[in-house]
Amino acid sequence: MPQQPSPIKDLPTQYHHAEPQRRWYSFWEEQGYFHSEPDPSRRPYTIVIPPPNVTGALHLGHALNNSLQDILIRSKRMQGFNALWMPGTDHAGIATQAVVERRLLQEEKKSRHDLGREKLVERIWEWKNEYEQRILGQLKRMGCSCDWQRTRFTLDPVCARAVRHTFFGLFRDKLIYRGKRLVNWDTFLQTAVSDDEVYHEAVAGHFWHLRYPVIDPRPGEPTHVTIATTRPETMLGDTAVAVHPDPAAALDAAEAELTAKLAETSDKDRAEVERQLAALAERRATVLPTLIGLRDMARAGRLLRLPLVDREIPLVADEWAKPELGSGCVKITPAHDPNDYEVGKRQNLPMVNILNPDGTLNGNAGPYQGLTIAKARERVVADMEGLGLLVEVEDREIDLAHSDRSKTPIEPYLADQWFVRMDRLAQSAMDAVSDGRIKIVPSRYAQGYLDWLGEKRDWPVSRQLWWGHRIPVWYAPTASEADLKRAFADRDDVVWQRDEEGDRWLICAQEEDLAEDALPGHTLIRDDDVLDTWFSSALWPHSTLGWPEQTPELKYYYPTSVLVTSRDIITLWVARMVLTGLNNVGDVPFREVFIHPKILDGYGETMSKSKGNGVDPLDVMDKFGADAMRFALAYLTTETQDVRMPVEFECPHCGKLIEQTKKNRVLPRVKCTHCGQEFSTQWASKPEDAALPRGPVVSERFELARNFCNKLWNAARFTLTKLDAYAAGPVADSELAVEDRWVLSRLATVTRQVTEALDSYRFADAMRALYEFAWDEFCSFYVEMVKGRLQDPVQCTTAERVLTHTLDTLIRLLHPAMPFLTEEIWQLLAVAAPARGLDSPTSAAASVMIAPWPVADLRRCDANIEAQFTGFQEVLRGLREIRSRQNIAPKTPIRFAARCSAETARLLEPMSRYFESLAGAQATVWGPAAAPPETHAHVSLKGVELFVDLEGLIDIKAEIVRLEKERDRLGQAMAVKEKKLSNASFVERAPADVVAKERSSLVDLQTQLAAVEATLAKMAQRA
RNA sequence: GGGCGGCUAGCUCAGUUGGUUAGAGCGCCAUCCUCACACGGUGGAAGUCACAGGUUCGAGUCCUGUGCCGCCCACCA
Repeated sequence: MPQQPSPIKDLPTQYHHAEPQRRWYSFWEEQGYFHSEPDPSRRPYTIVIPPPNVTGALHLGHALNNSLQDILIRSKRMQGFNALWMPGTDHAGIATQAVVERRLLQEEKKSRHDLGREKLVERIWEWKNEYEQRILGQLKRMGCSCDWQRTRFTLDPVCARAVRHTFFGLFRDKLIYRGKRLVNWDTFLQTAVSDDEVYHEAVAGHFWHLRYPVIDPRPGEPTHVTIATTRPETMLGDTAVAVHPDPAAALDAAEAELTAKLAETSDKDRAEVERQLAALAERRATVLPTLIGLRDMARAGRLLRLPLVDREIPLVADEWAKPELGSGCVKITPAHDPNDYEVGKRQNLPMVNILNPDGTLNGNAGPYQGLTIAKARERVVADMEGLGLLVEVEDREIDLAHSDRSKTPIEPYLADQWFVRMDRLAQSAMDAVSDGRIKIVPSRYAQGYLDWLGEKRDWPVSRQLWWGHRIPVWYAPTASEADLKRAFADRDDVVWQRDEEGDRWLICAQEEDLAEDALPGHTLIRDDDVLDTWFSSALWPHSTLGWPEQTPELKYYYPTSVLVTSRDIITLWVARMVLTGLNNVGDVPFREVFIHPKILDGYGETMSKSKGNGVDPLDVMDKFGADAMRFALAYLTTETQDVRMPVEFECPHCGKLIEQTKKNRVLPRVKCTHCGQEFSTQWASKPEDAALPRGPVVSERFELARNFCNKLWNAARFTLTKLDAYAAGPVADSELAVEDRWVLSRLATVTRQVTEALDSYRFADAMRALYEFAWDEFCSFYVEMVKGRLQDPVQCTTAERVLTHTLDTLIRLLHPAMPFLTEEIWQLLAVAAPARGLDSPTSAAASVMIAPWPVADLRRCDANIEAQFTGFQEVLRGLREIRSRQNIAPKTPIRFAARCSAETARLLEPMSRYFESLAGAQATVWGPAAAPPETHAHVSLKGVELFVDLEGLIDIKAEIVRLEKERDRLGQAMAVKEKKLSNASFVERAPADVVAKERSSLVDLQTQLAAVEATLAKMAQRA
């Protein structure tokens, strides 16, 4: 057994989280509770962690993601499943390399080329080792019950083998190919990036209108063609100018569309559409004839002269040119624009690449060679102006593509890349969701998944990086197929394909690298590129289980039970896991996908370190404890998209919270608004700032959960102090007091609610049910009511047993969300009450972690007792209200009469002693005949009129004011009901029970009003 | 341009299939250090449920439209 906490008598009145967290986490690890082995006699429950990037530390989003997974894993483990939570981290190719490269540049003023491939990769491994440890440590501090023995890394040998086999299989099946394509080029990192790694940002720019001369214009023909562009330097790569093949028809189509729109447009927007229609008519008159002329010239094969580089380019007819826009003509730069690229392919145009990988212009740019894009733009514009070919410059806002990683503008760039063919794979992944083999929760996210996959765009998987899985392909530029057959005929782990664009053989090796001299007479050269990070992440659910080996783990744990993630990687990651899983293993990777909310700051902005509004889970855990953090996050996990979390600085001097504003969140030092002292923030760089104590960024949204932890702690502490003479034993129903039956009824309901909520990922519902039961029912009522019996030598035995059992069950239900606190209480309880339970007590498990999940004992659900309690609680509230509004000290006893039906009296009279203990109020009489004392305060409740004897206590004025208010309120309520009941159609059409309910509640209101008026009359006499 | 989510008390959010007088936490006011808990107890004030129509005996809840906030996808010579 681990070191025991303090003796029960010395337990502090506040729960201190730090020490139990350390103590119990190592206890669980030592006991091997986190470890799972395949066991066909038990049902598996498996989750693979979304592997955090080794780029940096975990943020609050990770905390949420992993809290939810641990809640699921821990509850399923308690439910008897063989639960495996597979942990690990992701090498995050481009992100990690970018971080390390940036640091290299800052600290040593070196580029990756100064260091070389091998050295750089070494540096990144060092970084990885450091951050991986940090990340895993954070997960442990959170209490995550991962099977650490199985920890994987996307670049480790097991995962690498899966990557090689996957690539090999796709290559062999012709689902992977190499080709020249226009890609998003990051000129800073000098790699292609996928569309998903690109974001758009509006920047101020210009729209330049340029003229290209027509070669040998015939009479009647224009001498120039006008085009417009936001990127004038790309004209150096132009290989055509396009005009629509049937401009008149295109204008007709545009007009028809606008007319259709006009029909269904509201009056407000009509003017705008009408304006557009007028503009269109104008164009028909002015521009259309020119366009028709140009179209005819294009058909005749007429040429233009591309200025500056003096190249002849054709005028082509292509539908990409929209006659309703600009001049109606468009320049075509196939090598540097995605749309132009398509036009180029359609029209068989040459593709002139004018860029070097570093973003400078190459030899194709003629005199502009060597310039950066920005410089070239200036020069091109100036030179065109010099030639009199610049018509106009407009200011314009441009949505410019940026690389997510380097934050530099993306250039469309023609490069050789590897692609995965998506048609068949994407379809298989779509089918899995459409036919229900995979269920996405909430279901609305399925649409985006299907839409994205439906595009079936090939997946560019090569990256010109050094950190990642290197593509297992070798080139043999001089070899013939006969050479290949000779060398590899007896090897089924080598396959080859013709690379049409490169005019050479591509050789793929399944597992072992090919040596340079593996092909006699030729030197093999390996592809330099590495694979997109998502390629290895896509394999995560099966690679971590040992695929391609048919391991017992793969057979037992796959498909996994659920994937828990956030919505931004549904396409990037979830979809790709599905298609590789189906392709490699032949089955879906998980049965369900749960998409949880995103956490935003108080302004609705995403949290990030670069904004200064990021909350570090470690700071939250330091201040509030891991349990409070986990509970709070789960409590916030509703079905909505986002969760707002106002963020505060915590003053290190006085401990108070200071609201974080957009202003102060970027300051290096902040002055506390409470104590006036200053503290430093993450921006502190100057020594005088850094020397100040650091003020962590936290959020008061965790206070609710922290307070809840404390409440539970104290409820447990109370229970423990009452168990000196505890003896386990069966409890007969006949021994149960009213409050016992009530709390057991509620407990059964809550057990059922929590179990169902967790099963359907309604985390917030589960947490709310637990919070409300624990605080409002168990603590506020049950514990208060049982106090008396605990002091009675006869009644205490049953009371202790029920109290202990209820706490025990509650603790088990709370354990998945609050592992540390519940274990601390569980172990304390083990000392005071080692055997627990009602029907047949058994000795408790060695840890709450492995204790069985409570089963709702529906026999104990008792609607009558719950109704009785509702009445009781109402009377109690009424008595307390009178005490409060009459300003009667809590210790001053009061007496009251309760006028009610005989039936109600039968229910409530037996509870008289609780009115004494909980409200210091003694009942004098119950029933229909109860008469108000001479001087009394009155409160009317549903079915009960309370009269509190106030002889010598009353504050008449206060009472009159209160009663008048009450009279008005009742009057209004009655008016509403009377109106409703006098409405014939309501009485006729509403269900009979609803009408009956309305009638009886009107009677109640009448009774109440009569009593209020009677009291009021009496008061008026005395006033 | 297409799609998704949100708009309920000062703040952050619940509100199940339409059905009594719309709830919680924080904050606020009053009061109490009552022998588990002041990270607590008790009581209180505070809401034309974004707006406009409609369906219905009855709408925070269903339908249509509008506005604002946020997100995603596509496109922008």
